[in-house]
Amino acid sequence: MSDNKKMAKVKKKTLGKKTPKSAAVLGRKRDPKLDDTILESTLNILAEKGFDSMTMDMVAADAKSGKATLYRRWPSKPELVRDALIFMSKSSVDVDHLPDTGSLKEDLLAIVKPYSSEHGQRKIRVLSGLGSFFSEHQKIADEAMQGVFAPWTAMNRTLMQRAIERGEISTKANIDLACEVIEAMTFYKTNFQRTMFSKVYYGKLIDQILLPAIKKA
Amino acid sequence: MSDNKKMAKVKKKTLGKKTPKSAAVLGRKRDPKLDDTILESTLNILAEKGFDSMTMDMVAADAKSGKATLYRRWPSKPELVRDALIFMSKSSVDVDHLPDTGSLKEDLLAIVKPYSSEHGQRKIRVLSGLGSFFSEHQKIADEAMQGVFAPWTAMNRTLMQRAIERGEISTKANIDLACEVIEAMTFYKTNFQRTMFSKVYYGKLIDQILLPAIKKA
DNA sequence: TAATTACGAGACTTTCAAGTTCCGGAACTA
DNA sequence: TAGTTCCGGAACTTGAAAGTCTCGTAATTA
Repeated sequence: MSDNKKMAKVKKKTLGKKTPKSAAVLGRKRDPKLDDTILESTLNILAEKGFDSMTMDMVAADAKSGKATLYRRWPSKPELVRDALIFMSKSSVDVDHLPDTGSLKEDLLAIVKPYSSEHGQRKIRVLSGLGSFFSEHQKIADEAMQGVFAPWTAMNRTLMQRAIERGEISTKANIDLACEVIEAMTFYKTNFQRTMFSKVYYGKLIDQILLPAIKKA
Repeated sequence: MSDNKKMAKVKKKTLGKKTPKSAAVLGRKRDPKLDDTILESTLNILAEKGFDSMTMDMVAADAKSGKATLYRRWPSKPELVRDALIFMSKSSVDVDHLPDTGSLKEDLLAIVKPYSSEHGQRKIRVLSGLGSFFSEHQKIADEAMQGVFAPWTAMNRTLMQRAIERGEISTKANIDLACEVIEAMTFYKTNFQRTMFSKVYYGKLIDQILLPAIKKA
């Protein structure tokens, strides 16, 4: 009855022990590793089926778990998906390991590496099946995409800033717009054209559009 | 019983009059104007609700028609939506009226004009609610988007080709990639950020990214 | 050992919309 | 006028999935 609603993101917990009598820390504990297992299964099904065709039963089955367990931890399907997406992005961008090759192009490309792995392939498929998630659960989807794109864009911005400082590109370059182009092309390729945002293609974009546009005059 | 399946796109009609006896052209005729009325209603509901939340009942009600009438003319919901999208794009790009101002930027911007009208506003809302249409009915959605973007991109390509011919931009410019950037930014802004792809913003993209990238060396 | 809570499994309830069918009436043709 | 087909309206069938509930069992603590 006093089950948790809205957790996995908020979990305020109201630190004060209300009734330190008995019904506080009794019974079997929740397995914390199960959270990650479920999120992984969510990503598997998402990659395979897309948001609409993914059912909670499938996720539960893949996680060798029960539907009740899912709903004990997340209040609804979109919120589960949101957390799965954020979980996914955490393992593919390492904000502490900024490349620094001295060349903006090399720096930008260096970050994309994870996309070529198997895990990166799944990531593409996951993102391309998210159509109805965006249009039906706009608010929650925004939270999710914030967690997915924001780290990458922040890195790109930093790399460009450095390029300005060492005199590689113009001080008047519109960095924000350039970052937006990268983000847009990724989104467009994966969600609309449903093709890989390959390193080769990304290289062309950098060479033939971005660098000429922001190069030192 | 011998009702039409797959029409509004194919309609082969098998020209030969099978049995010119009697059951050929009998009874009340279909009102051809009803097609357009229904497509208009489809766009209204799409703009208001998005693909998932749009029901065939809503469309029928808006068109002051019956659901049976809809299914007499289209075999399914996605196919109705596809034709509505193609219908929409027909009225906003006039391939026979290519601008020719002598400036690539002015030419590119001139085409966008329709987007600022009321009709253009609805167009934005329609496109931004199409998420699940893309991920759930990929094939039909591709046909639709072909009809929506292709004419515009073809125009852009022509305008850029002319700019090359009159020496405004480099002969080595990657025109296809530049067109793809425009398309991607439109898709990204409307489908992901859900903001207007305004003329002001488009102007910035042209001035600060596209033109510098493809300008004559 | 007894009380309590999480667990997997699955039945169950509820909601909702696509697509079908039927009706009375209108429009068309011979 | 008779036969036919389209029309709007509405009832109906069907299917699917979100979310709830129940149950027998396992883990945890006192």
